Order: sequence, then C-alpha cells, then structure tokens
Amino acid sequence: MKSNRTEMQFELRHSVGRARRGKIRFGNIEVETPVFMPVGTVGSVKALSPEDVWNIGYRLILGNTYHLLLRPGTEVLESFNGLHNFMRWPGAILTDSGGFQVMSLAKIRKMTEEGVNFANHINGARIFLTPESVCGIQASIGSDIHMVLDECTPYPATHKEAEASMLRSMRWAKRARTAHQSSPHAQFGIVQGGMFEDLRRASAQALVDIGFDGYAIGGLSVGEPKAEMRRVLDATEPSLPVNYPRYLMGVGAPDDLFDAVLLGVDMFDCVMPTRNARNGCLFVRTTTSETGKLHIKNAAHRISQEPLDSKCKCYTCQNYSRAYLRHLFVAEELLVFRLLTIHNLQFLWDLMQAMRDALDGGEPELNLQKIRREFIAT
RNA sequence: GGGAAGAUGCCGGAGUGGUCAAUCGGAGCAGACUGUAAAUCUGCCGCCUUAGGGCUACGUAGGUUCAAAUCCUACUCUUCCCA
Repeated sequence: MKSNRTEMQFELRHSVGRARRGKIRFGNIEVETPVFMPVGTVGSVKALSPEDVWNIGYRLILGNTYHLLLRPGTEVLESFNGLHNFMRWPGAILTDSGGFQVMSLAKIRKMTEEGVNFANHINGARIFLTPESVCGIQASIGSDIHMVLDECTPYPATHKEAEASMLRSMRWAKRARTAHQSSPHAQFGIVQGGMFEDLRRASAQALVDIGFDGYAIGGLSVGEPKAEMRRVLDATEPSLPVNYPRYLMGVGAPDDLFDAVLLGVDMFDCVMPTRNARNGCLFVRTTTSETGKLHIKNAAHRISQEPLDSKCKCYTCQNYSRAYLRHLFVAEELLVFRLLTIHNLQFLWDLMQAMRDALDGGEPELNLQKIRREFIAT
C-alpha cells in the first residue's frame, strides 16, 4: 500500500480570544483553518464532481469507513491505491470511523467490548468493526486523517450511561492508537462524555494522555438544544492541547460554525449543506432572507429572475434564476441537485473564509460582528 | 334503435343506510433536516371559525327513512357492446 500523501502538519498562526487561525498541510495540499469539510460518505460529495468541490475552494473532504467498507470494499480501494485515486480527488481526505453509525444505525448493531457488530444496512450481512480493524480499513482507503472508532453517545443519556460509553470509547482509542503506530497518516481521538462537563474533561485528558495528532469533539449536534452544545463545547475546549487541531464533528449550521470558531474549534464537517440542498433548502445571507434560508419550492419563486442570493458568487447564483431552479426542482430534474449543492457549499465556504479574513485583519471583533449580521439569522 | 356499465373533493380512485367533510395516491401549499440507511421525512389540503364547532357537499330533480355518497323514481351526461 502506497499513498501519495505525506504526514499532516498543523501550524497554529495566531489566536483572537479563543478563536484560532491556522493551517494544515498534507504535502503540497494546504488547508486554511478554521475550515469546513464537505461530507462525501461513500466517495462522493453527493451530486458534485470532485472538480466542483475543488473549484469552490475545498481541499479536505470526508469519507466514511463503515460505508466504504461495504461499498466498494477494501479490495477495490487497494487496487486503486486508495480512495484519492479511485474517486480522482486531488485534495486530502478525512475518514470517519463508523462511530456515528454506532448511533445512527443503533437498531441493526450490537456493541461488545471487542467492537461493534453490524447487520449491515444494505444486505444484512454481518460486519464486525473493532478499533483495530477500522485502522486497517482506513489504511486501505488511504485517507489522510483517520478517526478512531468511538461510540457516538446518543442524546439524552444519563451521567452513568454517558460515562460508561465514554470510558469504552477511551479504551478503544488506546487500542486504535496502538494499532495505528506504523501508519504515516494522522489519527485523531474523539472526546465523548454526553452533556456532562466532568466527563468531557476526563475524556479529553484520557486522549491527551494517549497522544493523538488532533482532537475531535464528538457526540454533539445529536439532538440537544444549541445552548447545551455550546455549554459543553465551552467546557471542553480548555482541556484540549493548544498546538493540535480541534475538530467539532457533525456541526455545520451557520450559527453553530460561527459560535464554535469563537470557542476555539479549527475543523468542522456536516451533511447539512449537501442534504439540505437536495431537499430544496438553501443557505442565504440575511440580506436575502431574515431566516437565513430559502425554500426553492416555495411558490413565491415561481417567476423570480433573482439568483438565490444576490451577494453570492457561486456558479449557480452567477447563472441561474430562482424560477429556473424551482422549475428544475419541481420537475425533479437531476441538474438541480448539483446547482443547489454548489450554492450551499459556496455559502459555507464564504462564511468560513470571511471568518478567516476577520481573524487575520485589524479589528477582528468588529468584522466578526459584521459577518454575524450578514450570515447568521437571529 | 337495443343492451350494459358508470357519474365522488383540483385529478385519479375507495366507500354501497348511521362511527363520512368522506380511506388512499397524485397535484398544490408550508415546514424539518447538524461525524448521510435521507433526491428523505412531517403537517395542511370544501367554506367559515373565538378551533369548540358551524355551514354547504358525493351528476340534476324528487322520494323512502329517525338517518342517504350509499335505497327508489325520473332526467341529463359519459363509456362500452349489438344493430
């Protein structure tokens, strides 16, 4: 197994309050942080070509170990020397471990101390994921950042449940770190602990004791109120080492991204921009809609010659009217998925770029306030 | 000219005496979606409403009945078969 990637390097440039400005390098691929990563679960950012994703500016996307193991499987991926070559993606890839599927597919899996047994969602055949086997699968995928297998603790959970779940995830993290030893790729641990600050601190400390290349915060944005998420994030962040990237998993609502950057998070991923696009829900600036979103199906857009968002520079907004996009959506023309997905990913790119610029420039607080007014609905 | 079947809400189509403002689709309208079992899911969908109810409704007009979309009579129209 060879890979054309090299080790990940993280450089923290400076901070503004708790917010951080940095850069992650994978060989000649550079990723400015804070960064949002589009999700391409099975080797495709749904509806887009890799070129579409690249042209917006993205250089780091997600894949999923559980899903890629099922299809196309490691044999195919290895024969292509990994997912990058297979899908023709020139950027970097982070793979989630299957820990989220422990929660989202809870009905078809069983947990043991050894690992997770899935009756997989495609044909019911059993697949057994362990902290060690997930490392091997990720090696076959050849991703640049490997997430450890964890249990994404569901919400709500009692302190006792969250603690037992977190402690097991920490035991698994240690096993995964051992199994990963000879890998050239980066590996991130994942903080768990439900909504309990003491458990979150203990989890972070356990991971730091093991020592990872980056630290993720998992088990948030799983149905809890936003205030809960922020409280937990606020309490967890100080326990994370300064010189390593922090990754808040599964977060991508514009207001959550904004708040989490200010709380010191460097990396994010979320299906929201891509899934919402396919469901006809677009992110727009508050100058376009006070709610920050636009439902393309709405009758109000039937003859509108406006773009989705008059301040958006994306391919879709530069070329197509709301009326045409609505027509495509109503007529179930497949083109609409690409056009709407491009827009939503551009919106989050613009939001993150604006925040990076604000952190770099003078008067960051003032500029961040401007960004909040423009991108975040109240 | 003779015979048969049928006419239900925007459309398709259930219902064949009361629990029917009427199953279910579609269309229409609105909403949700946060490490993707999601091109998915939810709600509304005759009119009025202080949301408890009120009103008008199942081709048209009569009739039977405590009660009719459902039974009877006539008419109008549609489709099919025979001439």
